[in-house]
Formats: sequence, C-alpha cells, structure tokens
Amino acid sequence: MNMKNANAASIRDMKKNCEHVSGVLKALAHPQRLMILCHLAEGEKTVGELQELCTLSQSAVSQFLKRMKLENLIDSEKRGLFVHYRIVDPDVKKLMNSLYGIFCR
Amino acid sequence: MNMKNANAASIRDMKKNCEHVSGVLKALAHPQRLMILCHLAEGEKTVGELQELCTLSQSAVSQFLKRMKLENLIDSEKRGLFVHYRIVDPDVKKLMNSLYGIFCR
DNA sequence: TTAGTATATTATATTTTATGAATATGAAAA
DNA sequence: TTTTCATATTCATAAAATATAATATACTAA
Repeated sequence: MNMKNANAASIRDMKKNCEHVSGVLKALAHPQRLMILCHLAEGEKTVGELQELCTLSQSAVSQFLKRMKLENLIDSEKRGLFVHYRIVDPDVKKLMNSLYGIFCR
Repeated sequence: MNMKNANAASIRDMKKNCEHVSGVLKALAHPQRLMILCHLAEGEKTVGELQELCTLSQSAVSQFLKRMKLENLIDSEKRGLFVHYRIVDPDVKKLMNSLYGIFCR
C-alpha cells in the first residue's frame, strides 16, 4: 500500500470535512440561532412560538430560520396559517445532543 | 415548588449557555481553524508544523492561533525557538471527538 | 555582534454578517 | 371583499471577520 497516496487522500478528506463541518458550525455559532435550535431540539415549533421563547422580533426569527434552512439544518411545513419548523439533519440532532452533554451540566 | 421561577431560571441558564457555546463554536467555525484544531487534537504541534500541515502562511497560522487562544480553546508554550500549541479546554477536546464521530465516517 | 530562524504584530482592503425598520405576501375570518 | 393575522422579504447601515503584505520581536548559532 502506498502511504503517500493514502495520506494525500486523507488530507483531502480532512479538508472537505472541515469545509462542510465549519459551515454547519457557522450556522450554529450565533447566540440566538443556537437558542432557536435548542428549542427546536425539543420538538417542532412555529415561528411565533420561537419568537416568544427567544424574545426576538418576528423579522429576526424569520431571518435566522431562513439562514439555517439554507444550510439544510432545518425545514418547515405550512399548516393553515402557521409555519412549523423542525430540525431535519440527523447530524445536527446528534450535535445538539453532544453540545448539551458537554456544555449544559 | 414555584414553576414560574424554575422556568425563568432555566431560560436564563439557557441564554448564558448559548452565549458561551456560540462563542466557542464561532472560534471553530472556520475551515482552517477547524483544520488546525483537528491536527492539535492528535497532539501538540508547533506553528511551523501547523503551517505545513495546513498549507497556510505563517502569518495566517499565527493569527488563527491567537484567535483561538483568546477564546481559551488552546494554549502555548515556548521551548527554545519553537512555540508549541495544544488544546487545553477539556470541553473542546470532547467537542472535537463528537465532531469526528458525527461527521467523519 | 551579526546573521538566521521561528513566531508575532500591525495595517489595511475586502467581504461577510448583523440589526432593525418598513413593507409585502398569503391564508383565514368576518 | 375587506380585514386580520402569521410569516417572509427587502433595504439601509453598522459591525465583524478575513486575507495579505509588510514589519517587528526574540531566541540561537556562528
């Protein structure tokens, strides 16, 4: 087995992984987006519920949600007048659990 | 027991936690800082070693390290001509392990 | 003391992100 | 069909992050 190539490959992987993971982290790396995710980690919420829970303006919540939706961390479903948001990316669920385990006790 | 106060307290905790954790995440949320941390997760490294491993300029490595040192993720020790960096925050070590477990396989 | 090597700092141009106000959309109720 | 309610979008501006080049420090060896 050619070690040189093996290393080159794993460095490439590492770079790729770091690019992806840092993108995810960037989406979480804001006090209020993280707060929103903490609430979503406990289950689906509407925009209005998040607005109350996080004491944020409607516009702010909407923009934060959009940002995280773009990064595919969450998705939404409109039912009647309300839009329900939830975490979709299973990796993000795992990450939120890890964060809780590490930093919240 | 007063539920209202209990909730108020836990919301306060949540806010505090989110502020701290998002600070940590922000420090990781850059492809090359994350790359540096991945290498440090495997053990102490000098600035020059990181520069080679990550193909970055000396100045860039130095600045990234400074940034993460300010956030107390890492620290450094000068021995002779070389400065050795390592991860100090045990939470960051755990987090790097989680990230690896979630995103790198 | 001079030269060389490893690292740190500074300056700055550029890009990205945050914030808040105003306005728009679109579904439902009256 | 007008009004109301939940949510989304746009826009202006401020603030922060990033990249890069140039220069400085500080230790070592000759």
